[in-house]
Amino acid sequence: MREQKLGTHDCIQLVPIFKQLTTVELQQVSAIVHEHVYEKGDVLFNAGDEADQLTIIAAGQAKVYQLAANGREQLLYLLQSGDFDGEAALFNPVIRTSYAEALVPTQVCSIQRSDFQALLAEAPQLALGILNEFGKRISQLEGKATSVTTSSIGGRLADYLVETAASFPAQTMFTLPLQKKEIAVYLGTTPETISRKLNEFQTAGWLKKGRGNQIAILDEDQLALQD
Amino acid sequence: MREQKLGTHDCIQLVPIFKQLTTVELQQVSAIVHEHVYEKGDVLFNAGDEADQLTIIAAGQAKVYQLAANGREQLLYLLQSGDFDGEAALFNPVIRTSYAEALVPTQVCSIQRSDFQALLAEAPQLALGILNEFGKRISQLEGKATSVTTSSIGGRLADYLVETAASFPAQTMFTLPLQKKEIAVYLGTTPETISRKLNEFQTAGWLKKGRGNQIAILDEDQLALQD
DNA sequence: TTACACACTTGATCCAAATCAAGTTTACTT
DNA sequence: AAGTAAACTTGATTTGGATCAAGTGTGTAA
Repeated sequence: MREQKLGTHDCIQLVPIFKQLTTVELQQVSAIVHEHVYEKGDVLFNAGDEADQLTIIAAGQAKVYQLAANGREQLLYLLQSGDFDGEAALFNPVIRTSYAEALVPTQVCSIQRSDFQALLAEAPQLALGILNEFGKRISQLEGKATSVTTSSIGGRLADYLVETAASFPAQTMFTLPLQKKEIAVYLGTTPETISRKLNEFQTAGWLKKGRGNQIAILDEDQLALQD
Repeated sequence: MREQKLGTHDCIQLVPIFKQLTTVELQQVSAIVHEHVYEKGDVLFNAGDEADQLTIIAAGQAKVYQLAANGREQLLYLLQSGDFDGEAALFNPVIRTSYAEALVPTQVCSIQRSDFQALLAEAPQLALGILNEFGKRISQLEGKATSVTTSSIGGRLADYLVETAASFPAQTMFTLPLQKKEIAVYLGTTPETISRKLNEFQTAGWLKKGRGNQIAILDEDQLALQD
């Protein structure tokens, strides 16, 4: 379950780049992890900051926004337990172009670049697993860039719903983790359009809306087919 | 200059992930490079293939397309001398979701995964430079995903023009390296729209169109401001 | 140089989604 | 439980760009 609190070890193992560590390596990494708790609304990091650490969400939720040149902002990720951000910072200093804010009280584990580099010098085989994971992330982002220019809003919303629903039992009602306004920003559209599309999907019998921000996916296959 | 033919050493050094190699390391990498020449229209690799090598363009040009679920295709990159693709394949087997085609006779250098892995085992410090480069690529892609959902077509075209013009002297006429149709696909729009937007920009006095596919940027700052 | 195919342009129309403008619900505060 | 502010929905209108349909260039090959 994504809601529960994670220990340092669990925390590290959830980060894909650390998934394949041996017990010994895991110990080594644990030794350089710091923990910190943020309150709701706290800023984990700001655009313009120099990033010098990897941040792992141990418990809670945080939103990561990217600022576009024209001042508009784009929700990049919704981070939950086990998600992480800033892994690029472990390898070289980068200036952040995004900022993150805690949605609820949130506990994070973090690893400083300097500590990590020292560790890497001692245990170079660590790097291989990380390289693997980076490769995957790149493919994923290429896919996203493609879908944004080739799919309609309806299609992207359908994808988002199916993806989000994946962490809940099939066919059951669940609460969307984001408000309509935020889903809208994430998908590059408006709350009104989200509202209308959800109605269309409900009329088509593909999902059912409940009170609050709850929905149940009834026909995942049809949704996924949405172009 | 991007048009000239590159030797094996030059070729490798142009790949960002190999930029910081020492002379000795460079020798090591050179030893595992293969060369190959493709004719215009030849396919360098196909969607569905299992990628098992890094491909570097030594001379020529190739287009890389991504196929979307609905059958539409999206031009991902235009590769020129020194550009490369498939670096993820060096770390683990991936099934390609894109395909690449030579635009003109094109010479490539390639490195097989197995060879590279063997080398990495011998010289683990190689991995650090690569990790760096991956981090940069990820930021770049995140930026692209953002711009696509937050900017208008006009803005994206303006960005594309400014970026493309950067490799030519300021204010001079140059030939666009892609046809309108291809620029259109790349930006997720249509040739008609590209045509109209270029006219708008010309009327605004920001650029000047010449015969063929030539243009000259007159006011880069205004173009860059386009939302 | 003429012919032909292809790229490009221009105009007319159409459509998905944004925007604008009220309502209505929901959830939070006291 | 009432009051309030925010989130959401619904409707009317507008609009950026796609699509469709002719044209007009442009480069190439005989």
